[in-house]
Amino acid sequence: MTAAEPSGSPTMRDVADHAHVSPMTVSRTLRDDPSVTPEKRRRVLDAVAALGYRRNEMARNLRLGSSTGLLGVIIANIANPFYAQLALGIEAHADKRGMRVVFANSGENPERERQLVSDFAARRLDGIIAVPTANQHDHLDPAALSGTPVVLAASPPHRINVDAVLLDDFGGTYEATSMLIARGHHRIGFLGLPAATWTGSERYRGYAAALEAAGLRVEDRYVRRNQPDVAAAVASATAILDQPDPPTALFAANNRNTLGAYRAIRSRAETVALAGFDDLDVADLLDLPLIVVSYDARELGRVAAELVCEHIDNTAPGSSTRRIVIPTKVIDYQQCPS
Amino acid sequence: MTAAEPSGSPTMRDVADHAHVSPMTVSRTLRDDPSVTPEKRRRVLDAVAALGYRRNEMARNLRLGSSTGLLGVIIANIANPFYAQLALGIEAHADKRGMRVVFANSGENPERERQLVSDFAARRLDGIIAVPTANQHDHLDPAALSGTPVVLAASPPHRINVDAVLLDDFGGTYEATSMLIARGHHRIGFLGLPAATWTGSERYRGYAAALEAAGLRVEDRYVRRNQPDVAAAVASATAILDQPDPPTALFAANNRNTLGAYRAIRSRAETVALAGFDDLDVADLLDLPLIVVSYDARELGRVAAELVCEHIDNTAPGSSTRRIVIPTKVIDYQQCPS
DNA sequence: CTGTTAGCGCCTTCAG
DNA sequence: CTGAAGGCGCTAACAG
Repeated sequence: MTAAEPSGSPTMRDVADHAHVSPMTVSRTLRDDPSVTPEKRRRVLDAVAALGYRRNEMARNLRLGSSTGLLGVIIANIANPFYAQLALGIEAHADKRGMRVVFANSGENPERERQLVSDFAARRLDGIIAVPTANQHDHLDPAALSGTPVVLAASPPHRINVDAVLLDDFGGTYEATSMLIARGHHRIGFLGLPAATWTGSERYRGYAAALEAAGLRVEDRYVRRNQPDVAAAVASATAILDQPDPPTALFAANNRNTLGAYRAIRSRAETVALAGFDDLDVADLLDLPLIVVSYDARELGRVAAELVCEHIDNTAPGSSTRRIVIPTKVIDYQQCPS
Repeated sequence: MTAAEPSGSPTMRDVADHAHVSPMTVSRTLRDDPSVTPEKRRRVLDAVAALGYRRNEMARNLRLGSSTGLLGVIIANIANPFYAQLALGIEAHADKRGMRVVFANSGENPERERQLVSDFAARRLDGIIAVPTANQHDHLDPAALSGTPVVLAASPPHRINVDAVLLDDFGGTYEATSMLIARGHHRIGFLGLPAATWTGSERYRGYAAALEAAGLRVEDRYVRRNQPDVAAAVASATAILDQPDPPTALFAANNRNTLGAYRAIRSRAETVALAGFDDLDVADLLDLPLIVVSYDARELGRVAAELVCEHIDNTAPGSSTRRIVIPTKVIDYQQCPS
């Protein structure tokens, strides 16, 4: 018998030696090349089993040119249900193609996002899907990333030439706000997102447009646009409602704000109507009526993965900067009987 | 000037040519080797900038021996808040070390889990953290994975020699069930998980032990142990409560079952007490009192990442099969005033 | 201080 | 049908 196998992973050479063939025959066998004698083929497969050999895909990819079979995803926080669904959709599509997904949290930190993108490019991931945190997208330009394809999710590209999958932020917000107005609310508060973000400005636009369409005016004192977490959303909602002549309804620009607003409203005597962007999976369990702007976050992820894969395959239309919009749907959760 | 740059990523050779030095000087410069003349160093850095060069980390890792800087994580479904928190904890720790995380969903399918593990090993990921779906762990044995370190989360290893991070499934369930008993409930239903899983059997054990300690008997007709989703949990809860002489309280073995039980209870006239494993982030918003077994899923992830990294660094104690238990805490959400 | 040689693990090309 | 040579991009080890 030969000496003890090396402690590291066995290599193709080890298998070849064990099977008394050349490494090439091993390579061919592992690729199901029909031009290998059944006899040798068997010997190789036996050696593979005996040694617990596993082809080094990274080395293989190096030789084959590129393609690590890895898709990079940069999101704010995987624990946010929206991003979790997005991730699910991406993973499902990648999986169909035998690709794996590298997830990284940017924590809404632009500098960190920049580092991650750079890291992904250095690792030669086949493509990148990002939910950009800020409005500066230079670091996401494929031209600056050795040509790594990029697709943006939930935000259109700013001065770079990449595809994007978007939500109907404006339309969804407009519709939900209009519904509040139709129910007789003339003073409607707004818990928004930072104005510097696409999502933040679009949802605000939808809110403002709905008010204006009804002949109402936006009152700045009813608007707060910077609640980074649920606690801050509670505080902002409370502050808005504590004013003289307070709003009779609130629109919350995302799930965190909706939960915060809900908590704030719940602890008060007066009834305040509530609508918000992002569905909640427990929306029907709450004891206040709630209107939500719902959409298929998983589909958003699926489409983003599809687009980036088209670029990876060079199937994508040349210079096009596609923008696909995932529709939103307003759902009215009536108060359940207690 | 030289001819047009190759369309693919520029290589170290390209940079060397551009800067009129050898590839080694480029290599050294990029590694901040002090033994490079400031002059040449500058020339190299200029060329890097001009060409938009980025060192190929995969090729580098190949040459350096191993270490892809990638950590593999296999979980059932990233959209489940428990796994999302776990993922967050892992990602946070990996990130500190400059490592990236490859997430894959097993969908609770053992065959799929096996494929993913094999895929991770073939890609030479530095380590694997898995929440195993079934009780068969042979495919997770590092010995069969070219030595790739493995750490299990939420389930102890079965016949393989790896570290694990666990929850106090038994203790938490015992305590919460005992609390229901102390409140006068003598007939308590149980919505469980498949008995074949560690979590499923331990939580059942905790439930049964609490009943027995109080001189009560487990009634099989109050027990259902296979609800794969919320809808099934609603159905099982309803079935249990629709019997003659029904339970006055339910224990739900995880978040899905708790939500299902909640929905079922809510639609009935009689009051039924509810306790469940896994905290819900909206627990305090519900309009029924709820007891939950809470724990820090993020910490669980952090510790798992820590353990696997110790193996990657060869810092881990030799043959030890460590089992670290994350404590649970029972929280009593009283009914909020409507 | 810098460049040459050699090779990580694998695969394409081209002879046998 | 099989093997030998060469190289993917990078870097230790060794000359100069």
